[in-house]
Amino acid sequence: MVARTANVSRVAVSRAFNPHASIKPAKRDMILRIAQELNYTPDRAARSMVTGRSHLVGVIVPDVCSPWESQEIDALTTALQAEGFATLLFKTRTDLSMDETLLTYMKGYNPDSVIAFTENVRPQTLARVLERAVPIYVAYPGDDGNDEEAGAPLFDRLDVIQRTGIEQAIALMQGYGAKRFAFLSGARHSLATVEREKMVRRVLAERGLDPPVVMPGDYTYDTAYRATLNLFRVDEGVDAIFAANDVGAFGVIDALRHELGKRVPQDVKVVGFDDILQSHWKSYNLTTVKIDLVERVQALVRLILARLRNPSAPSLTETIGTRLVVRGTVG
Amino acid sequence: MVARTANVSRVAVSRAFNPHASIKPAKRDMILRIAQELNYTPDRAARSMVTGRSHLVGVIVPDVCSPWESQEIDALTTALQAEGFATLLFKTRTDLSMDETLLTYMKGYNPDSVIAFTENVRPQTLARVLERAVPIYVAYPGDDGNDEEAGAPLFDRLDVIQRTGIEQAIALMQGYGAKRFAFLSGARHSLATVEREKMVRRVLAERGLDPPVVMPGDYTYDTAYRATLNLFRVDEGVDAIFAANDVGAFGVIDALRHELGKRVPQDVKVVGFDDILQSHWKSYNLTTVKIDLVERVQALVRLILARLRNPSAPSLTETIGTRLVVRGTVG
DNA sequence: CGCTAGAATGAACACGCGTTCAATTTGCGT
DNA sequence: ACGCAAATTGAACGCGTGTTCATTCTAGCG
Repeated sequence: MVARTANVSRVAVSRAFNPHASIKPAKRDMILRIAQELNYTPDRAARSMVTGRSHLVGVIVPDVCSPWESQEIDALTTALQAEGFATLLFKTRTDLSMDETLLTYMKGYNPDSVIAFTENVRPQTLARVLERAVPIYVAYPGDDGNDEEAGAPLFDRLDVIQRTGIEQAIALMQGYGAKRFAFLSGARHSLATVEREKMVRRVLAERGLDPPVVMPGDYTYDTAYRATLNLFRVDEGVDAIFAANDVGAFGVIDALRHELGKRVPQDVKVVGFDDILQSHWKSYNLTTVKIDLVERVQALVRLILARLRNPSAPSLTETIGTRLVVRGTVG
Repeated sequence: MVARTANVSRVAVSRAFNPHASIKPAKRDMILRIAQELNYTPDRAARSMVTGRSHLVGVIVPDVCSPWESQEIDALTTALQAEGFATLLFKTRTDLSMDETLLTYMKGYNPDSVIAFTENVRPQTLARVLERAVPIYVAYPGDDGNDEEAGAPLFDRLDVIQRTGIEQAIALMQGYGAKRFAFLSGARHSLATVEREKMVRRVLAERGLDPPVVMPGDYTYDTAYRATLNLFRVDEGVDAIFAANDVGAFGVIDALRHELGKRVPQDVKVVGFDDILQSHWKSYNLTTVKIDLVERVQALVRLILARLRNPSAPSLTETIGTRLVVRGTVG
């Protein structure tokens, strides 16, 4: 290390960079100044070997392009950076098969925590492969996380209460005269879409409406577009479509307007889910169920930090809500 | 290390995981099998200390939410992952002030290379702060990189030939009768927008057309929307708008259609830049100058790998082109 | 001035790995 | 069976840190 050649001992440099260490203030200042002149920074790799903390958070995503995910990554990176962590980004294979290969690969980097935004990896797998890292589970009430077998370990959870926003959306559409509902689903095994469909079904029943026609989707625009064409080829009576995400809602709207000749609030009402930045663009102006991204990400980071601070604490649960943002695609 | 307790010596394990090391095949297989059973993976931090390679590539981005950038990150992460590198993601401050603080912070992680997608950091700064990492410079012909001072070091460059696509776009618009052009700029000091404006100006002149009215933008939808309203409040005669990026073009189109009552191909023609995934959405169906993302990212990765393989090789330059993708916003 | 508690210091160690180098084993030709 | 080169093996070392632990310095009080 160069700082020592310029001045004094070696562990002094270590202490100068660690706030809790005891060192004479004048000495610390001197060392830090010289370190800056020499463009010296403590090596995090070496540091992580002895502290057991890499200050790395692994983030697994199937598709960074998707607006919702990219916005989540953006918020997450900002929040983590503010806490002194760096984001280690990994992509799953496009077929969403979240095999253990990637986890094993990631393990080598020793991330302190891992957030998997792909919803088809069980937290147990995460915990087994990356034993040192802190796994977080993004869940939805009613979903038991598939781990209710006796004695299964519990994980920190982030619960998303979807009911509120869905109720508001259906009430609004019904208020404007909607009678026959369709639901555009998301990726097949996605926890979020399963829960959303279940909830939509329940709320419709409670209000005396028929169960929804289910349109198979995968969160993408193109699939949503085609699913809408298919739907109206068979069934002309649907007058309200609830999409599992905003991008899907865009596909629905464009198919209705530009290919089926339907007017969107008047002939068919459309509601999305997420409230991405694009949803307020005038061409769509989408009414949608909002999940507050900043709130969600802050809760995630809070969970991670708490667990890192006290690895043996009892498992925690954070909860965030949803609410309807009213724009122009309902009435 | 656990693999040794199960069987034999220790450096054998190291060799088992390093393809080039000489070890009896049977022994290697046995060790790898046992390692897998014990869920063992070589520690990259420890490995990087001795090899000097962290297999980390730092990526600096001002805004992950932007479709173009998120798509670039997506492609880059995929390409890097295939080569055994992981993406270390950092966000600059929103004011785009790319201070050295972030670089110093990043230095601690010892990335093997750094790609700064913010266009207001000079490669010299990158090289000075992160001495070990390989800096890459994304440039545009005609731009000299501000480093032509005598004896300045040269960096690996990725040149983007913008002229071809711009010529095609302007020719097409002129062919459909466009006479008065406007140019929606991107972020103020962005190298890309400066070069695009210069080129648009030149091509217009060559074709005997007036210089463009410049609309101040910052790559965002909202600013583009307002800039369009401002433009037509002052000047009703513009019949063709060239936007510095696709998202800006969306803002222009929506302002024209939904607030100014203009029809888009007929009254005003619009062309964008980038060809992001959203550009084929039916509501916009944007004619745009495409930069092939996969091609661009592969060139970047090629530069990084070449430089890493031979740090003292003469500086390299890769070149990629642009071309017009014709859709529905011109004629 | 003398004593003591607390703060500041430095030497030694461990973290998990790749690498060098000398020692040992294997393989092949006679 | 013998010899020699090539392939394989293992002990020791260093990468750059944070952390004991024993030692020295400082300051405060009587």
